[in-house]
Amino acid sequence: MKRVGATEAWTGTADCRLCAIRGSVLFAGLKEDDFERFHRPIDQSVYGAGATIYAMGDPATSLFTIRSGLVKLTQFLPDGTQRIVRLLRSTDLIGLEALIDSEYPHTATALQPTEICRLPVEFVRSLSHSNAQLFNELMARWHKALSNADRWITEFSTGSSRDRVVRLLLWLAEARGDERCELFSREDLGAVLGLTTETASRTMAELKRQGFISEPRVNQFLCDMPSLRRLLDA
Amino acid sequence: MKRVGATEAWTGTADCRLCAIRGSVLFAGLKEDDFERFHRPIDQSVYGAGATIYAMGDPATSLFTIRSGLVKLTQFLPDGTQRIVRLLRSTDLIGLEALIDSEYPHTATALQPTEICRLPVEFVRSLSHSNAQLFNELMARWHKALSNADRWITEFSTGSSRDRVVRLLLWLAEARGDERCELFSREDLGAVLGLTTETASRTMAELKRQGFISEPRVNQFLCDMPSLRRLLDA
DNA sequence: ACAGCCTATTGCGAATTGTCATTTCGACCG
DNA sequence: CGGTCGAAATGACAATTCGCAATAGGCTGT
Repeated sequence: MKRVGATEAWTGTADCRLCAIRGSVLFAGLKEDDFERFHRPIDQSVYGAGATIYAMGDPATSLFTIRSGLVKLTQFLPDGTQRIVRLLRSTDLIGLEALIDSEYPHTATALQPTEICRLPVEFVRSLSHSNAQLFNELMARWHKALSNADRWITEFSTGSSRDRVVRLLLWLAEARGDERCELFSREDLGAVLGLTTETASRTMAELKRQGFISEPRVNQFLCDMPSLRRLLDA
Repeated sequence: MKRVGATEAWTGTADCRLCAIRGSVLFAGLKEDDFERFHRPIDQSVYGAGATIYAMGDPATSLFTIRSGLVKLTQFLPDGTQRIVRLLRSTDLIGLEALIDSEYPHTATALQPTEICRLPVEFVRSLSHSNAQLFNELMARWHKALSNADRWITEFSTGSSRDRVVRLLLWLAEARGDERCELFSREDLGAVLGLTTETASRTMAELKRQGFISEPRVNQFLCDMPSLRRLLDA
């Protein structure tokens, strides 16, 4: 478990009106005078790889927008086994559950250096009552989270280890838009797919040997997308 | 695949104001004059075991409230494998996705005779804009669906076949409030847990032999809850 | 009662995955 | 440059699960 750089640092406050990714963010639909209603500015922070953004059971006080980086949400079973139930990156929203629950149901951990904006739950709640567009945006976020979860079940928790790995690689590459894959440890890979670390490692090594993927830099992979896709049919 | 009784029958229109389960249903928060705004009454239907309520890819025109019975939502992969991603029963809402998507992302099938109310998506959409309580209720429904999906991943898609079966039995019994389990075919059991039909069958048979469960009636099980729970620790 | 049909159960060998230990590799540090 | 540390890869063996086929059991209709 990597601990180096597992840090959090507050990096100032944000003026949402000037946000570089404003167009794709939860507050996309807000207008000038909506922003006027913020009594306090929005906090921004950077988390190092391995840092915990919030832990399962913590009082759920905020939602978070990911500006850059990669975050995992992990859930634990009583017997100690854990499973990564979501992977989130730029423009994604985490902690939606704070709108309903009083405690976070997952642990959120940065997998790469990650920039985040903190949105106090009361901000979002009160704005959503008065602003129909934010309301719709929220609904769309719930929907997206849910269809991702469904995908997690059918694609990442079903079939042979090789199929699962391949589906995840394709998903990561497609989400980026090219054939590259920012990846993480074999341990996390296993926790996403419901496999042991060793099986994850063996499967990746095997795919490398067969030439379906290469690893130009550590934990960055190049995928032969068409061939990988063909693997899933056979 | 059982086809007998795979029927649908319209059974009339409902007056929501007189609904027996109104207190726990999506429209719980509506007031008298909200109901006035319904230009058309709500349709009610009964589906026989095996009947399809909607299919993946169908135009998403309605949400459905389950009055009684049991419904599975199935998702398919390109290669033909399928996975049950949700099990729903009385007072649950299905087809929430219709509020966002133009097509249903799952196939909904009745596992038992099931009574359903059909709520046209436009009804719900327009009411939700004017009624804050309905809005909150919708949000709560999204939340519930999502936390169920998370549970599906960590409890029903992780660990040995025996652990998965036991967790599902406990979940079904706890949801009912006693130690009884209305169950379904071994094939569906496997599709919920990501196991083959044979493995599901073997595991159930083994639990029966060991005395953890008994089957007084077909597909109805009695669970020795404390012992089952103990199995999960070991 | 009997035939027909569907589902559950079981046996068995093959394939996959898990488990534990060891080795290799790469990054970092003194 | 050698030493150290953690992650990845691999070997060996055990346990689990799959896949296919055969059998048993239950329900329906005649």
